[in-house]
Amino acid sequence: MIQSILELRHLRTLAALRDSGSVSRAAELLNLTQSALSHQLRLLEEQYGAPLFERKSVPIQFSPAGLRLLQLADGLLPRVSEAERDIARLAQGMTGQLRIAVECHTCFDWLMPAIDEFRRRWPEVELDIVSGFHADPVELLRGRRADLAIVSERDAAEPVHYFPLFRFEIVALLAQGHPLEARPHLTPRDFIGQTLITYPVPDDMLDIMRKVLTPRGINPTRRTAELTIVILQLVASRRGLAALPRWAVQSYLDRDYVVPKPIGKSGLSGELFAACPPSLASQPFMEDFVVIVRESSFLNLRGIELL
Amino acid sequence: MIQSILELRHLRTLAALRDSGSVSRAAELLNLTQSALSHQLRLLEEQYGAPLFERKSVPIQFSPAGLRLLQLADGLLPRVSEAERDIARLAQGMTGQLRIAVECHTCFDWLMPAIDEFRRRWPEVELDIVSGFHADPVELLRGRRADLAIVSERDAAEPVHYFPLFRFEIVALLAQGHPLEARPHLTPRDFIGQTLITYPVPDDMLDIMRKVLTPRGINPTRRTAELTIVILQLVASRRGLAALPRWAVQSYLDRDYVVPKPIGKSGLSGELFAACPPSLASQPFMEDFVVIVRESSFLNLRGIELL
DNA sequence: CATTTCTCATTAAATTTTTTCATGATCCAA
DNA sequence: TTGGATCATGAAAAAATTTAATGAGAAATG
Repeated sequence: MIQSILELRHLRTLAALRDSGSVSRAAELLNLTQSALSHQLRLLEEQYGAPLFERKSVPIQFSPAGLRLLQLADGLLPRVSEAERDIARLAQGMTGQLRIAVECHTCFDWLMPAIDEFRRRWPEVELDIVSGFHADPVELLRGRRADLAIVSERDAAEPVHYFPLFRFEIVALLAQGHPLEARPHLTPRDFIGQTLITYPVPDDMLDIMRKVLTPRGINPTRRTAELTIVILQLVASRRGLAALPRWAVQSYLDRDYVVPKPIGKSGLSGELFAACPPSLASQPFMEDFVVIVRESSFLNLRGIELL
Repeated sequence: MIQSILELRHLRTLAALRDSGSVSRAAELLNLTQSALSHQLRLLEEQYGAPLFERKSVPIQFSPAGLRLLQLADGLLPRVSEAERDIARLAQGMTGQLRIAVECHTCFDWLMPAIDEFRRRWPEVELDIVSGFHADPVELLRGRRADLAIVSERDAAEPVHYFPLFRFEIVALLAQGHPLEARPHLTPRDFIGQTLITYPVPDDMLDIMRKVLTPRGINPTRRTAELTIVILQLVASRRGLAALPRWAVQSYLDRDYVVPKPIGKSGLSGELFAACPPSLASQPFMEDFVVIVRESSFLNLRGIELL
């Protein structure tokens, strides 16, 4: 007798498949390997004796059977998370606070949608953004003035729990027709004699300085601007170079407003982590926040890689 | 990071737990061991950090968290089966027919509720009951005049697929104050010189004759009646003994209308199977029919044991 | 047009999860 | 208190899921 092998796992896979458009990306979203999903999907298709989707198209196309399961997933999964949140509340009086400290200027791009979703899911949790930018957000955690900090480096010495978020490429940005435009990528030396346009923050909060230029003793002329759009405007007007996350400027690149160049032969990558005091790390709403951030970033930002 | 371990399996367990009232019975309903469920439930309770139900009460009492999950199960499981039936229809033009042949008089007691549920789930399947009682229902299968037969014995020689349904006790029924009433159980010899009241069918369709009396050359005087209630009326009026499934007469026993006695030291048990042509055995609606019969019987008939 | 890259499938192996088996504890009723 | 029923638990077995490694095919790139 054939038992129903369908589990929520499969529905989660189908939903991720649709949201991400391909098996490999869905695997990344689910923290599994592509192979695992491939097996999972094959088993499902065997069980139902019907294909669930068309692999040879981007994004993949679902078959009628696949669509029906997807419809099921959409009906079920939100109710599952809702129930689990209810139970978390039942088990432990779930009315905490979440004060978020942000060190990185551009982070608000992806943080805001995540925060909106979080508010929807955890209405009882008091949510705040610790205003201003902080040189050492982890200090705020230790002093219990924030509950979660978005940081770009782990410090193993700190008594803090780090949730990995994602990795992304930092690209150098040049004006159209800039002398360096022909290069396949920029080397650290290419920055000598250039003006570097950055946010007004200390050097060690800028990956380009901390990881690339400072170690080699290179210290270009600096100019700062608060807003990404202003930095780009300055680059386009040939006032200098900038180095920013690719996802932060993707829409400008699409319009050829400025020209991106990899930094170093294999590119420069930045990482982001959510840091929180160990005592809060296993709070359901804290874990859920991280999940939301990862999901919404993965779906909204092009070219990032989940950690 | 704690991933949600909740799967449909767990919800099915919770629902079975409520429907059956105890962990062991739920295990039987799900074709698992009591131990498996015990582990499963412990893991769930660990995950949520809250008990799901109160074990030391019959039937078990659900905790708020348990109730919340149960509510989820009730919302989800019907939609899952519905979706799976839709997919079965999509995959294979799912408009078959199901003609049921029944050899056993009392079977209609449990068959009717199951058939009602089946009609609800598979409206396209044409459902019929092959009228009258048939000495050899498997013959009807072979001649393609029926698609499914309820039988009480497997015949390995037949080219037929048997789905086991359940096992039950056949008890002898005596009038109040009958000379044999004091006995803890009846032996085959006790039937010598008695009148045996049965349905009007051949001996080898009566378990009491086929398994107990005929092998020992005992052949009591016979009297027949079509209806269970008539048989019981005759027993109560001291016209003889009967031997019937306990579940078929439970309500009369509850009212002390007649007195039940085990047949033989360890009781006489009967079994029921659903037989169908091998070609139909893996049709989704056929499998589902068997599932429905097993579930509804288990929940409605007291003292049966699923096979 | 060759080459590289990306994506998915497939096999075998590793790992994890689930289930069973065997047994013990507890409770209830006779 | 004994027997019967129910549930818990630890260890072993079985099953499932997942990963690793690799190959095949399509699409993109030069």
